Amino acid sequence: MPSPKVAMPDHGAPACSLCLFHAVCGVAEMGSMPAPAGARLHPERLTVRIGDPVFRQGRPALTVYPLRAGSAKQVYESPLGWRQVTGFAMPGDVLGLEPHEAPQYSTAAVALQDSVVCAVPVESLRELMAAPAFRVAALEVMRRNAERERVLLVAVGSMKAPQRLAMLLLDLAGEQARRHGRQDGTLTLAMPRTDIASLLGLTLETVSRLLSRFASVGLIAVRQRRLRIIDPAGLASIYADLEAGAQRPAREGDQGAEFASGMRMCREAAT
Amino acid sequence: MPSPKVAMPDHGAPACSLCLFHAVCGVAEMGSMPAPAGARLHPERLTVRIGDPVFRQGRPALTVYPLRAGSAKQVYESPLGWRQVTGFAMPGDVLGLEPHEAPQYSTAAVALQDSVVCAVPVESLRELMAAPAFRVAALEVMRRNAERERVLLVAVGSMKAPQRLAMLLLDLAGEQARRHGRQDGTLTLAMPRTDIASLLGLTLETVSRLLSRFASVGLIAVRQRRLRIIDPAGLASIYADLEAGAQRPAREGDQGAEFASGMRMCREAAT
DNA sequence: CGGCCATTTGATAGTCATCAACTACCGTGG
DNA sequence: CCACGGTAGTTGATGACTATCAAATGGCCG
Repeated sequence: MPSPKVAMPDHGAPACSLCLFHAVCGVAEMGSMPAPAGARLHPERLTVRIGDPVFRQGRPALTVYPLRAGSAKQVYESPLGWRQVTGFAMPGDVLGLEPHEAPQYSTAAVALQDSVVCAVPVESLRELMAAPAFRVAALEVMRRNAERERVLLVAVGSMKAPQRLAMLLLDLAGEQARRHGRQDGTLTLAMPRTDIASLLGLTLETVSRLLSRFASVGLIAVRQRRLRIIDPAGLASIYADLEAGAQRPAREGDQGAEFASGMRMCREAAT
Repeated sequence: MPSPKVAMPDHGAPACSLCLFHAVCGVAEMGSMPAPAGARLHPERLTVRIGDPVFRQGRPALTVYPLRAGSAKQVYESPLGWRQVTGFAMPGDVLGLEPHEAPQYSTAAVALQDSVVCAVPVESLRELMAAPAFRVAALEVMRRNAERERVLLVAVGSMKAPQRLAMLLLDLAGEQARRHGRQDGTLTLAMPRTDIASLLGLTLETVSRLLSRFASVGLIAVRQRRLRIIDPAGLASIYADLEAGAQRPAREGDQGAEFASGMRMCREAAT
C-alpha cells in the first residue's frame, strides 16, 4: 500500500443495489444481509486513484468492472489521435462491458476521483449470460449504452451548446436521483469542465460561460463542482427547444412547442 | 407490381462476393458458379424504391437485410424528434444487423436509390452464429460498425467542417475501391447534400461550398452526384491536419505533423 | 415546355473557439 | 497555521467558422 492519503469518494452510496451483478454477487452490500442464495460471484475489489485508468483502450478485454464507488469517464481515441470523452460512469454502472464480445476495450476508462471497482472476469460473465434473466438484464444495459451514445451523436451533431449542456445536466441529475433518491436536484460534478466540454464537443470556456449564464437566469446554482438544479422545467425547455436550437438538420416531430421560453430567456441574459 | 418505371441502380456490382453471408448463401452470384456445398441460405430478395424504408426505427427487428445493389442511409431519430443520418450503406453491407440481440431496430434504413436487399430472418442468423467462422465474421462486422460510429462522433464533436468532409470522401472512396476495385477515385454520391450534411453535423450549404472549394484547389472534381478524387493525399492531409483542425478538445498523439499543407491551401482558396 | 427539387452561390449575422488575464481553490511545505 | 504554487475555473475581447437567409441556376420528370 504505497499510498499515504487517498481521498475516498464522498458518495457513501448504495452502489451495489443498482449493480447489474447484484443478484448474483456474494460480496454486495456486505453487512446488510447475508449473501443471497445462489450467489456465485465474489469479485475482487480494486481501488483506482484519480486520473488512473481502470483499463486502456485497445487492451485485451478480459474483465468487466462494475463501479462500486466514485466515478469514471470513458475516453475514446480515434486512429488519428483525437480524444474524446464518450461518457461518464457512476456507481452501479459497469465499465468495460463490451458489446459483441469485443476482444479489446473500445475505450479507456479513467477514474474521475478515487474510486472502487469490482473485477469480474469475462469468463464469469459468459457463464452468467447463460441464465436468461441475467442475460436480458445485461443486454438491456448494453442497449442503453448504445442508445446513449447515439443520443450524444445527435446532440453534438445538431444541437446548440446550451441545449447540449442542459441535456447533460438533466441526465446527470436523473442518474443521481435514480441512485440516491435525492430529488432536490443537487449533484456533484465529478469531472472537470474540460471533460464536460469534450463530451459535448465544446470548449471548457463555453461550458463555463454557459453554466454562469444558466445560473444568472436562475436555472441552476453552481459553485465549482457543486451544482443544484433550481428549475428543471426551464432546463428541459432549453434542451427540447426545437425552434431555437436546431442546426437545421432535419427534424420534424414538431411536438414539444409547449416549451419555448427557456432558450430566449437564456440568450437574452447574455448581456 | 404497381410501379411503372423503376430506375435500377447503376452499380451492376459484385455485391454478393463481399456479403457477410456469401459463404453460406445459395443465391449469391447466381450463374457464376453452382451454389457451394453446405449453403443453407436462400434469402428472399426485395426491391426497395428510392426514399422507401427498408425498415423503420423501433419496429421489431426480425430480419437482417444484406444490401445487394443500390445504397441506403441509416437514420436515427432521437426521443425528442431530432433526426440524424448515422451512416451510409453500400452493396455488401448488412442493414438491420443489431448488436446485443436488440429486439427493435435502433435506426431506420432508407433507400437512397432503387435498391435490392436480401431478407434473412434473425432465426437463420442465430443458427449461423453457432458456426465459429461465421460468428467471428459477424461480430467483426458489428464491431466495425460500432467503431465507425465512434469515429463519427469524434469527427462531429471535434473536427472542423473541411476535415469532416474530407474524411467522408476518403471513406466513401475507400469503400468504393474495396468493392469495385476501381482505384481511380471515381465515386457516385448516391445521397443528396442534405444527407451528407446531416451525417457530418453541417448544413447542406456548407457541404456544397466545401465541395466547390475542394474542387477549386484541385483536390476533387464534382458535378452533381458525380465525384472524382484527384488528390487523395491532399484530402488526407486536410483530414489529418491536427494543428489546424482541432476544436481544441484534448488530443495528444501529435504524430501526423507530416501533413499540414492541405488545410491552409484550402482555406486560402476561399477568396 | 413548365414546374419542382437539388445544388450552387452570395451576403450577413450568430455562435462559439481562441487568446489572454485574472481569480478561486487545494494540497504542500515552511 | 499560514504563505505558496499550481491547477481548475471564470470572465472579457476578438474573430473565425459556419449557420442562416435569399436568390439564381441547373437538371429531371412529367
